[in-house]
Amino acid sequence: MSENAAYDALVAHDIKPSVQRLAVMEYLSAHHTHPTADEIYNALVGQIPTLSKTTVYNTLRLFVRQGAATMLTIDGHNACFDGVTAPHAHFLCRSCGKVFDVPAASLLQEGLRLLPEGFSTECVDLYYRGLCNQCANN
Amino acid sequence: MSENAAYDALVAHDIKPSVQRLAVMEYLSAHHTHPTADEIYNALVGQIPTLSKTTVYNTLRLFVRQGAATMLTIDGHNACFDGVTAPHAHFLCRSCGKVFDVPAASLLQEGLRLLPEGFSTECVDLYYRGLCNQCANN
DNA sequence: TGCTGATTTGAACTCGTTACAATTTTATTT
DNA sequence: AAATAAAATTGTAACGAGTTCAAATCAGCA
Repeated sequence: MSENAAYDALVAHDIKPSVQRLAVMEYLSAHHTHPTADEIYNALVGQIPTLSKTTVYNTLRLFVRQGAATMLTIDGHNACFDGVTAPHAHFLCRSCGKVFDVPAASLLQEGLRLLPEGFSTECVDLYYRGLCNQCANN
Repeated sequence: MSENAAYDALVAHDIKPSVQRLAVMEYLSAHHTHPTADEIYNALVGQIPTLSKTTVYNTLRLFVRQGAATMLTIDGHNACFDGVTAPHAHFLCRSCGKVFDVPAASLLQEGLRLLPEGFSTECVDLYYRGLCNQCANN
């Protein structure tokens, strides 16, 4: 058993590890802030000076395709990414812009029964938008 | 009582009617296909030759701000719009690209109870992605 | 060491969307 | 009805997230 959770996550999803891919996965594992590709790039370019923004985009696309990460379109302007692939919902605060996790596994499970006959669902996203508890009090 | 549902929808949401705004609202009322701004422009420029794409974008933004329409970020690449403001979910087929309505009013209502204390929600979006019944059978 | 394929890189590019100033239309006042 | 003010529309230019692509680099292996 490896001591590196990020390494394990890559291998578990049939992704050949590399310095860049490990760095991106480690960032997603350590920061549950739903970062954008740009935020990830800016966070990692310090430790990997040759890092290219294209690599970050390619890596994230690969992660999503392999099921190692999730892409959120809650923002509408920037895609952001989540390393937690267990089902849960998200809340976007329109004031501070932060994305929060919301436990909703059972609700998402229920929702699958509402689909018309013959529709096969591959992913479900539940997005809330409004004001978070910090921004609501000011 | 007016005979024009689009006109009524605008007035009901404090939107001053104009030729362009009426045309956009009429299109949304007549076509529940969740069109993009570009699709709406292309559909209307025939009957309003001077129509500007900027006007379509401005109009849709106004509609959303006033609650007369909803913007969907289900695609991640193109925003699309829905003239039906009653709560329901959406299904995006990754093969044909169509967006389908899914009845989920009660589920969305339930979901509001899952939010942490102090969070105030202004809108909830439930997005399914997968294969529609047409595309699944081929 | 040399070869082959996968990965990374950066520059150029695409395209949805917005900013902005000018023009046109609509409403209001005299 | 003419003049004035306010609002809406238009087109161009610009922005920026994300992608394409060819060249360079790296990893695995004979």
